Amino acid sequence: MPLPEFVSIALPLPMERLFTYALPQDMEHPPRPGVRVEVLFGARRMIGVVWDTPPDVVPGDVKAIRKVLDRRPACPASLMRYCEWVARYYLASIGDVLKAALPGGLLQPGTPLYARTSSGKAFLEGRLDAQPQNLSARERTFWLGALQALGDTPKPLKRWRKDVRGLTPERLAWAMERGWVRERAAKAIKAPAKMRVPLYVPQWERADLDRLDRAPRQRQVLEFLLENPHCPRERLLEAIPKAQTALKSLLDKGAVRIEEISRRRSPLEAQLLSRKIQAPPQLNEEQFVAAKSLQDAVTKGEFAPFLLHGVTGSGKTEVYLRAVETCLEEGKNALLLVPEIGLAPQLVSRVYARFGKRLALWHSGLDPAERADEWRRVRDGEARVVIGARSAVLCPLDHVGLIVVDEEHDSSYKAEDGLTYHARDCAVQRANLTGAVVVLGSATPSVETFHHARDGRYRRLTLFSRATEAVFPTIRLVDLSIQRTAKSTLLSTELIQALDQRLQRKEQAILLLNRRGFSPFAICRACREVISCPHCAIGMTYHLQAGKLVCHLCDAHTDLPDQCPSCGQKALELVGVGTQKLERELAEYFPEARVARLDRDRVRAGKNQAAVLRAFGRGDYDILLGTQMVAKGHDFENVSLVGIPFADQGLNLPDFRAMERTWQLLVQASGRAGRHEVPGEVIVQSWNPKHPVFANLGQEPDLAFYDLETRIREKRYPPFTRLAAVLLSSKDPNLGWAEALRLRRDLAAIISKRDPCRNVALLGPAPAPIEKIRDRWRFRLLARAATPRELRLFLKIAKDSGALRSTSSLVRLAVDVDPAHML
DNA sequence: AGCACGCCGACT
DNA sequence: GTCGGCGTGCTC
Repeated sequence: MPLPEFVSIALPLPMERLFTYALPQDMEHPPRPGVRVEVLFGARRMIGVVWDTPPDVVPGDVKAIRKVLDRRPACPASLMRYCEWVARYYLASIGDVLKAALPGGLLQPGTPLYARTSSGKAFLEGRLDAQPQNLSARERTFWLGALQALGDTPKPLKRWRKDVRGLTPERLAWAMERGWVRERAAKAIKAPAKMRVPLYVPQWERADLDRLDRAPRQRQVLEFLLENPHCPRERLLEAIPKAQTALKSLLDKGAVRIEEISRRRSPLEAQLLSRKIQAPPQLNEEQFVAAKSLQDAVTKGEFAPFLLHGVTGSGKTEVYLRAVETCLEEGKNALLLVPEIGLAPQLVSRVYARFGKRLALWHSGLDPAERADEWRRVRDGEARVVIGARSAVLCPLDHVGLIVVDEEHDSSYKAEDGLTYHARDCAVQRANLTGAVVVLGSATPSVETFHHARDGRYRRLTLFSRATEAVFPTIRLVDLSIQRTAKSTLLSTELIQALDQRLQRKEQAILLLNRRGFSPFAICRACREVISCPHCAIGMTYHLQAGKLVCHLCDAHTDLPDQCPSCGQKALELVGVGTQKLERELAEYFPEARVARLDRDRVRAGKNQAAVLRAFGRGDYDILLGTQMVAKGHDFENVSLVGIPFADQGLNLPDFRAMERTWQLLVQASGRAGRHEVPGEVIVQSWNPKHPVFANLGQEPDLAFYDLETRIREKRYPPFTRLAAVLLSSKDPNLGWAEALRLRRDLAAIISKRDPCRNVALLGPAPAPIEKIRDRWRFRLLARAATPRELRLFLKIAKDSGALRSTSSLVRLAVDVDPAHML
């Protein structure tokens, strides 16, 4: 078979089409499909992926591939098909999908540097032998300036262009040919970080502990190491205060040895080697049945979607892991998606304990080198199990037999930046394409997933009792509107008493307040104006440590003015409660309590959330207070109280999923209480306790909730209809609105003309609920269809007609298929 | 998306 | 006069 002369290449551009490039004939290894290549695209160098659909027509003007970058495909054939599906479904280009799938850097060519050569310098200095014969005066002047500007240090083209106008590709090519300018090799991709991590390994036995009876701290350290061998330094110092000297003595005695691992070898090892490896827990009856169903399906090796509906504390993880084991035994690989890996260290370490080096970790927290390394291990088949956040659904794992989506209801599965995809939905489709089993697990399944399980599209497996002996916590609803006697505005008498009780009993409590900062509003008592962000249509939140008003959308901050900016009166008042205010209130009521706060501000300030959670788990704190971060999936033995001071929060957002999200948060938070021997109690404070969202709190599973949602959503909202949202934004509100009207007109025309689109409804355009973000005014138009098929057809026709492209470069237009947020 | 071109208005 | 905003068109 003759080698192809031309190939199609997918480039990381928001354009649907592939581009044709020629293969140089002398090429030693002609690039196979899926391999990355470097090409010139217009004036720029780009990295693209050879696609396996050959060009049907070869255009006249074809460039040659400059360099083949891989020997093994960066995008295996099965992943190609899947990328195509993702691109089609979300109206994106293959390039957009590749950008989301490949670790950053793999699609970015290093920027080459341009340097002046000696002959360039000779020309500049006016040496006669360096003067070209037929150079126009104009060109001469240009190059004198350009070479002067380039200077002696090599520069990237962009920097050079800044100083020199009119540096066209032609001129550059001419000068390179002439030998005045040389292109220096691009800076190589950053070498992987090769941090050495010291691990401490106990050399003595438990019996030797007696030899340390006069050194309690050393004894404590050694004891800890016996429990947690291979412990990284940070972990040890964190667990035992002032351990340094004790550790040094132990090292001198030879009781402990240092072992070093390279950080690069696996990001997991440094974090997790110290974890105690526990024997897999026994399955109870329900877990056994669920695991068996999954294992049978995995063995069968066909596409099969499951909902694993397991109440909080029911032991879903163990069921997943059994299925993963079976999958590996079948010779296939498994993909485990978790909402945010930073929030699931317990899960990660458990999986690591089980699968060791066969596991790869995939999430945004890895540094670029680690990322690239893990990516390579997955692509090369070294890793058999991948645990990762949403983008892992696009990882190059081959022979996937099982995909698990843990906490499938979690909204972090929906990507909003760049390619807007939903990893849970993509997981189902990936399983479908590869003939794999997919398990969507949650204590609070999304209304969508539950609906699919109910109508038989997904098989439903249930775990309705807790895995341990633990009983479900009791729930107390406190009506804030009749709480007149309370001294505190945030904490009801009930909650104060309950907290007091836990402190006395040396038990722990979690308080959930899903709002960071001190006060969400700075309001003027005189004119009732709220201080808003100058760039966004939203009030600014007062933050204590900075002493500033901060915009939670764009991070703009200003000092708190002492007069109202609109009426000038000195009547500003801070209203509403954030985590910082709650923290202060707690300090006032319980000065002796050790309180840990966990929210995004804390995490940003360098606090490692995993470390905070570990410390709380160890008992270093009495109360953990924070935003939704504290509600997700943690398992703390000693927590017997969960308090939600403001449960109505978020309930009235203009979003049809507001109630669903609130409910999920309440149930998940409640599920943190009383998971082991100590029975749990949950105190939910509300201004509107009659709201149906609270009706069945404390009953797990709360199936009535889904009936309620069904009644509300039927015929209007997903999952009973399908939506696509078009978001338009512009610095000029009039321009944005005009474009929105244009869009409505064009889409309406399609609906009336094209028969298969007749039942699609358009809603809007309307200003988005948050009208302005970062100085851009936002407008939204919704398209609603009865079925996914109808919606896709409509979107395809609309896309092909060009209606979904903005007609003005000043208006950005983005389509969000199956939008998760309505704001 | 970028990037070049080409067109207009307002400033050293 | 020319700088820079922005519309338009193109990229194998």
